[in-house]
Amino acid sequence: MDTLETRELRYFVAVAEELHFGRAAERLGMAQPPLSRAIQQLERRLGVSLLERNRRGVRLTGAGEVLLHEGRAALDATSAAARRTRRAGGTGGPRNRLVLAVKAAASHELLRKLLDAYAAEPDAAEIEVLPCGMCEQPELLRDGRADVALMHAPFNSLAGFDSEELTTEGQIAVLPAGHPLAAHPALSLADVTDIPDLPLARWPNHGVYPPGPGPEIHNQTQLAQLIALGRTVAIFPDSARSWLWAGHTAVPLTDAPPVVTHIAWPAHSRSLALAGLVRTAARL
Amino acid sequence: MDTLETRELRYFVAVAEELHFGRAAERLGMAQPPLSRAIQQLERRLGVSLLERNRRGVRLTGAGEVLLHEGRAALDATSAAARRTRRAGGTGGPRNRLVLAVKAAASHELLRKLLDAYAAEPDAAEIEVLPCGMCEQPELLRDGRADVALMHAPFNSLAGFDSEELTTEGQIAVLPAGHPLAAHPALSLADVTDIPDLPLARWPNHGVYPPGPGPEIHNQTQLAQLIALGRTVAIFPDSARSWLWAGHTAVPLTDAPPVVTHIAWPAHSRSLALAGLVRTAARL
DNA sequence: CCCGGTGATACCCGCCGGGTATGACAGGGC
DNA sequence: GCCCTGTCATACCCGGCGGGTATCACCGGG
Repeated sequence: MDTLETRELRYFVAVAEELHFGRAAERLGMAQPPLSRAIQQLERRLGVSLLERNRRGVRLTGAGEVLLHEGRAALDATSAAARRTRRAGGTGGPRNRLVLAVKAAASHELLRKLLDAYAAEPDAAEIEVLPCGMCEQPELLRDGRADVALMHAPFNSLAGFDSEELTTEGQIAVLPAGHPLAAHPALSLADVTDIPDLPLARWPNHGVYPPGPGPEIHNQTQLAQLIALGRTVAIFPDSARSWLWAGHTAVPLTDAPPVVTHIAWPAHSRSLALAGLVRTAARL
Repeated sequence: MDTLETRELRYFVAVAEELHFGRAAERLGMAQPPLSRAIQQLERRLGVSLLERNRRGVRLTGAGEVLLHEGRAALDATSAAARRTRRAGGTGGPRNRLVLAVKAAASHELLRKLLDAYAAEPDAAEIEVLPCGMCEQPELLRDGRADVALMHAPFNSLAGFDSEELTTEGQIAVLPAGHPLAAHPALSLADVTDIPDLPLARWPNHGVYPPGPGPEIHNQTQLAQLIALGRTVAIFPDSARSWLWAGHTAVPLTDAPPVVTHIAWPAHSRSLALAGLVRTAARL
């Protein structure tokens, strides 16, 4: 009587995200009436009203908001259990593949050193590198698609993970080579935000773009192109110098917060292979 | 085809903990055959062998160990979703009860200050204080029985939680008043471990007692009694002075690690009430 | 006033989760 | 060697419930 089934959570999360029973049912590959009934049963069993059915659509109650957040976390944990179990059972041995999530746009120098050093360890596990977007490592770790990640504070929040600090670096402004500001030996943050003819590029934050005049960036190549064309400016960690184009100029930023690269993993992990990788990383 | 039901997780965790289908079935309140079948189906769906059925009992495979850990986490997250949703729906408002887990044996000074200060806040939520054992705050936070906890590093691990540091204090040895060592102005850790006639009391650690000659402690009153009787000695944070008996003497320990009290909460929490409590605590 | 679109209700069906009875198999005691 | 015991697996049956289709109740808009 008190245990939520994952099916119920999946249903509720779908409805809470769509705020529409019909679309949610379609997304779930089922008809609308059983979905309505399932949500009603869920509300009755919890003894709580989750949705406000107004004419014209549906709204979440306070309890509904809570269940949406907590339910997503629970579903992630369940997927993680399935995925990690499958991975562990793959080839028998206790030493198994480890999935490492890294930003596709990040410098590969540190990564190469880490992989090389770890591969030299006596009984190293196989490392699968999973390239991902700018801010999705936390969700990859939570739902089990990855076991460990390289994260960059303060861009990624380390909340909920164990982590070990690896390197710290400053940040640079990447400007079109011909721009007047590119001649300066150093700049401040204030110098590069609000340049009238050079709006700061906007990265998607969990799929949604912050407001502003700058172009919306979808991938690093597109950004590099736009900078080279003199259309925008971007801020990156020092290590981004490794992929600059001929038409780019990097200028150090004096007052930008330092970027700290961490290796991070789910706090409850108990894997030997992971421990070995972390130990290796900490020695770099 | 790829989604684990919580029922399956409950079943597997029961079997993995009991390592015996019959006992697990009894614990689950069901018959043994359907349980066997459910586990077989689970293994088939995951494509992974979870248990080694030898004649005379059952053993976990590597994948089984993984599923036991990850499955427990997923079940905790699911229970947490149910409990927190129920709590949020209780009395309607978005401001709701907040459950604060504190060690029953901890000093109440800090707690009182915190509760008083928070109650004075403009729109404070109702705080329910949940007294718990020495090391169960993490599991209370994980399975949703509590929303926030006072934890004591280095005794509690803060892994997986967000936290804010509150106070730091030294540690004292609590000795029988008449004991020769009680006359010293200060002692070192080495002085109070291995006293021939006064073995150090042993606290249960997640239900299991560390080996040693000292008495096994079940609650604080019992411990106080044993110290007053001259049978044992214990180490506590400074604030424990507030509950000492007449027959006790507290002696500062010069080289014991400092005890840091934190307020900690699940990293993904988004509750306004919680934010207010943390802000209040940080100002103390 | 009717129509379109919403979620809820009514009713039916087939699957699957659970129970009971029994089997297969290996140790241990006599 | 025998049987007895304790283990997990198999065979079979049944009832509940999860899901589908058809339809209703409701309301806002042209």
